[in-house]
Amino acid sequence: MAQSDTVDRILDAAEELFAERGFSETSLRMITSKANVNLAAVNYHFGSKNALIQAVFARFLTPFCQTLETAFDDLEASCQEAPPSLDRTLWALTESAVRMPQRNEKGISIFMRLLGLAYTQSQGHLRKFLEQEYSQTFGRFMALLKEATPQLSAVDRYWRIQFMLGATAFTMSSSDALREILENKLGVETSVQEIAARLVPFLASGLQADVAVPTLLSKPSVA
Amino acid sequence: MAQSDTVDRILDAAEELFAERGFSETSLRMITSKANVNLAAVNYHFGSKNALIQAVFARFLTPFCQTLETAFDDLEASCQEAPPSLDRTLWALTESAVRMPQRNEKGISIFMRLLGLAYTQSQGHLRKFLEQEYSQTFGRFMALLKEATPQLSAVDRYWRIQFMLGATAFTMSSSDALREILENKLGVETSVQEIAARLVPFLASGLQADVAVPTLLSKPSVA
DNA sequence: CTGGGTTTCAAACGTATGTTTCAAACAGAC
DNA sequence: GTCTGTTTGAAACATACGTTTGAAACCCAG
Repeated sequence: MAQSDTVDRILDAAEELFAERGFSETSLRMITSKANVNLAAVNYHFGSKNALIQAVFARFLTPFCQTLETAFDDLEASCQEAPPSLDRTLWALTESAVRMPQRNEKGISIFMRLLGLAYTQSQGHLRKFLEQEYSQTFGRFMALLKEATPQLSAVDRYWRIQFMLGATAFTMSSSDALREILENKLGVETSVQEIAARLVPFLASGLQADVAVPTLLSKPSVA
Repeated sequence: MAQSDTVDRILDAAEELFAERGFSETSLRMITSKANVNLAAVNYHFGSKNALIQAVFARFLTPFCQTLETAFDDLEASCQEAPPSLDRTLWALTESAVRMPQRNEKGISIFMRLLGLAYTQSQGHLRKFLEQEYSQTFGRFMALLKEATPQLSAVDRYWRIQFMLGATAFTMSSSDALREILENKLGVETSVQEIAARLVPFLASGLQADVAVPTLLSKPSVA
């Protein structure tokens, strides 16, 4: 009980605080006092704050990537020869995220927000860690997107994938706040699954939009 | 020369460092040594680090919002009665950003990255400051979007605007890193203007996508 | 029991941060 | 030139951080 309990409590507290406040803005003392463990426990069990950050990501990203690989296997098996459609590829991703076993009701929200932070905050060690641990699954997803959008140039596809990641990470990372605003303003309640259901057609449509005309900086003509 | 020189040098250095590293990761000592001014000058001229952050934003956001208001005036004047189209509304925004007088070649890039950081990093004081200073212009933009997409329900529009904000803020906040990755991978260089030119059709297409079918959580049928 | 490896704990360490202090340098008006 | 308010400068302040230490507490095989 002893060891695993302390380690998990640290990971739980760190995960939530990182998602709320970012990495640099979260001190080890905040984490350990929220987790009700001694300050030295982090360095004892993880070695350093950076190693703790990586451990937080590994705990949810490793099972997620396994789920995702399975979903991609099913996807490719279900449509022999022909490449999977864009819609079905995106759905495989969102379903894998939504269906992940959650530690609490905030699970999916924290999950998304952490992914967004990994991109946004320029933590060199984190980027290196994620790249060497999970680049395979990410590359597979990119390859599926490539097959599903053969009409796009590599550069167009690259940027549009970044736009998709941005819309997803940003929305999901603050989905609690956004849901609350919407309920206050329009009296409508929305589940994370419904947000995902609204997000997918938005992303698919954006990814497949006609590419812009080459006059990149001129206003569209008035008429 | 004395006062204004010191103030501007601090603002220049702070702007660049904030854009590169974020707010918490940039110390006053980094700023003052880059600006070649005494450490105490920041607190003397601005009062605090938070006030400096707000001053950095005010310096570029105030003229930008004036430019934007003018662009919206022109837009509404050029199409009497009928509401401006979505494309033209989005272009008015991006053009105002791109056409801003730049202090150097990195100007627009820094501008975008700072806006992204304002969203991403949870600086309570900044959000409050931006809201009470610039909410009017922002609200006008939202109203234009509403008129340009009458076919959307209020709820659909609400979420899709969040998706647009997310894609924009996220991409812009890490645009330098993304550009670098793309150059290493495909050997292509991209200007911020080109990113914006790619982003607009993506956003417009996503915002106008058909709304999803009500079977929100079921996989699309295989056939 | 007892002994040895593991885990916890309070305390301290060294460093970096934002901020303050107060004397010196400077500016322009008289 | 002298005085007054403003700006700079070097130094120190208090605080918070990540990390380390060494002794106590704990656990469990022998």
